[in-house]
Amino acid sequence: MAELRWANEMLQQAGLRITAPRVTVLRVLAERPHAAADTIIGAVRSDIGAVSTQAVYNVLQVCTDAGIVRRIQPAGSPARYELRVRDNHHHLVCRSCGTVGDVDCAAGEAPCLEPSERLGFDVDEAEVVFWGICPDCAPPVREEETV
Amino acid sequence: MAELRWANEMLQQAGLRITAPRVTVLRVLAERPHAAADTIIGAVRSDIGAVSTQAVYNVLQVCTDAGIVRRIQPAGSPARYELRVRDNHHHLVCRSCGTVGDVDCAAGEAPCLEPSERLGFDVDEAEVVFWGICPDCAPPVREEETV
DNA sequence: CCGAGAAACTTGACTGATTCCAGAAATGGT
DNA sequence: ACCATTTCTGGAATCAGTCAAGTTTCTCGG
Repeated sequence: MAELRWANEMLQQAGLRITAPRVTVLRVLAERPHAAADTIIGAVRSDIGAVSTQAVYNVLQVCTDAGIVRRIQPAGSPARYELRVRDNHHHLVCRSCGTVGDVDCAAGEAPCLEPSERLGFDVDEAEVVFWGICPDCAPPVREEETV
Repeated sequence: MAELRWANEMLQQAGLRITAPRVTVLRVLAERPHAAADTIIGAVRSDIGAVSTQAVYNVLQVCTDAGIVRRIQPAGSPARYELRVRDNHHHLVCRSCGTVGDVDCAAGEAPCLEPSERLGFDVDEAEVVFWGICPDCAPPVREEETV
């Protein structure tokens, strides 16, 4: 079970207490990147039994604040969470089903882009969301018809 | 009043019926770009009297669908609406007060950026949000909570 | 080993933003 | 002006998430 201890270490290094809900949330996120709170709650419950909804929201909140979890909120979908947090990568979101995919940031460090005008803002991050249709939602075209 | 008729024309060209709520919502948006539904409802009411909340939401919905209004939904803030819709420009959002500013897209046509990997998605838009602190919320000023 | 204080969890009410619904009113083509 | 269609009204309902109060659990000094 030593290989399952990474979650404990993540929490420890972030200065957070190690508790069953926390460890489980992190493990769930490792398995299902971009899961919504809803999904996470379900997975945590089927993993360790009863856990309050609030507890999971608390865990997500403290982990996000501690910088070990990243929250993404694509328009029209509930918040999603992921563990990839160091690299400032971006996301592909399906307009039809909401599926989220990761794309590496082409430009390296944050903010990876510069606004053309700054309007006096002190910009620290450029968040990029690529909108499109995922392979599963693609219109049913026959393979022969490759226009 | 001929110069106030642009709203009617916009609706007409979009194939939408001309009604007081619609015309007023468009005028409000012209004056206050990036307004939230809340703000729009207030402004419409002080303009033409009683209008149901639902009516405004309907107007925003049909206009967005018709492509004459654009909806933006920065994380942690209610949806905002704007009339700039042809050019695919981007936004600056203040982490503190939520103020939104426009920035022209440096790269021209949509999608102005290309994801480094496509994962099979058919990408049609790259949405960029620059996060930062606006001049009004900049540090040197004393922290007078207005959240 | 014990107890105090802090941190985390549970429960349940509550909020804000938005949508759904059914009926009444307004719009625009003939 | 008439009528079918579209839009607006009012109110209930939903969804995602937050708040607050009370209880349990952990951690650490004595």
